Amino acid sequence: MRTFKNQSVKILSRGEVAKLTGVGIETVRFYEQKGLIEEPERSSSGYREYSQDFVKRIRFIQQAKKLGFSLKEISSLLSLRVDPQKTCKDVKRLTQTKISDVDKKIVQLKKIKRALGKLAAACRGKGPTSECPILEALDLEKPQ
Amino acid sequence: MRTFKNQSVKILSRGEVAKLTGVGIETVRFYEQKGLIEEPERSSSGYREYSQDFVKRIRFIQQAKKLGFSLKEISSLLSLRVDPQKTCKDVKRLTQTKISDVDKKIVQLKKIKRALGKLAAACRGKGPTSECPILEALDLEKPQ
DNA sequence: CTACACTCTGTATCATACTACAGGGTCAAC
DNA sequence: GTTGACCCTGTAGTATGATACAGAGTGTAG
Repeated sequence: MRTFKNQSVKILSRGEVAKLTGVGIETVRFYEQKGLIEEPERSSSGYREYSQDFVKRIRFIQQAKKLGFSLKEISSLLSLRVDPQKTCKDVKRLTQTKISDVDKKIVQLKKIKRALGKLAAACRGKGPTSECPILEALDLEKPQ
Repeated sequence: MRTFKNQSVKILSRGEVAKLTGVGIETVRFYEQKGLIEEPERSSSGYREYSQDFVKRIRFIQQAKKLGFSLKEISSLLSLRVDPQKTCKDVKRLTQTKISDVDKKIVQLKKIKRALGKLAAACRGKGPTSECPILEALDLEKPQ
């Protein structure tokens, strides 16, 4: 344990971070190279020393990836903040755009969910005979 | 126009399908090679002849990709149907799994959306000073 | 009847996001 | 003090999802 800003901080090795986040050990270095996580402190022998914050960040990256965000987009999500280069207004505008992107994804997922629900329900009766029931179910959701 | 099952069907060329769906012309062939769309009919000279169904299917593929589904997963979504190889029960189970996957995505997106909302709201006051406000906002949503 | 846009096949190349070495150093246990 | 599990760097290779190109045929407008 080491202290930082009056809080005790457990130092993690790269292997430990990999294990805690479920990514490969090389992926941690890869994300560092790509600027998705900052360069961690180093021990006297050159070993990387990670805090728990790195774990949070990598978990977020993994989650966002599953939601269809590219590493580039994730990077821009993670760097959303008020800094001297940007006014508060800029940040709000940027954030609003991200919220709208996220909303669009939610809407599409809900459509797919409803289509899947219809597909499951269709099993009860004579069953779907269509070539591609999920597309048909989606079409009913959004005619034309 | 040509008729098929008593319905008039506009035949589309590969280029037209590409234009209508917004994908590259080579991508249409790529999806055919990968089995994501079936092999279309051919004209006497060997030209592919697509129906509007192909357009729907490719639009679905594009949408699902934006939601973080791989082509393999999309393929399995598109092939969800009652066929002689599977019982109705099997289809229901498969579909239920997909619905639960979709639900998880929706939940995660909503968390990110709320975090983004907090970030935008934080601008009003003294503004966020954190290294990574979005992660902090997410943490408040789901402590630990 | 030819110019030009389009299609065909096969294959090669590309971007993204990892994943796997090779060749070396570190460190704790025995 | 050496064994084994870890870490370091640099670089090469892989999987996925396209995207480009070469060399050929097609189709139609003028």
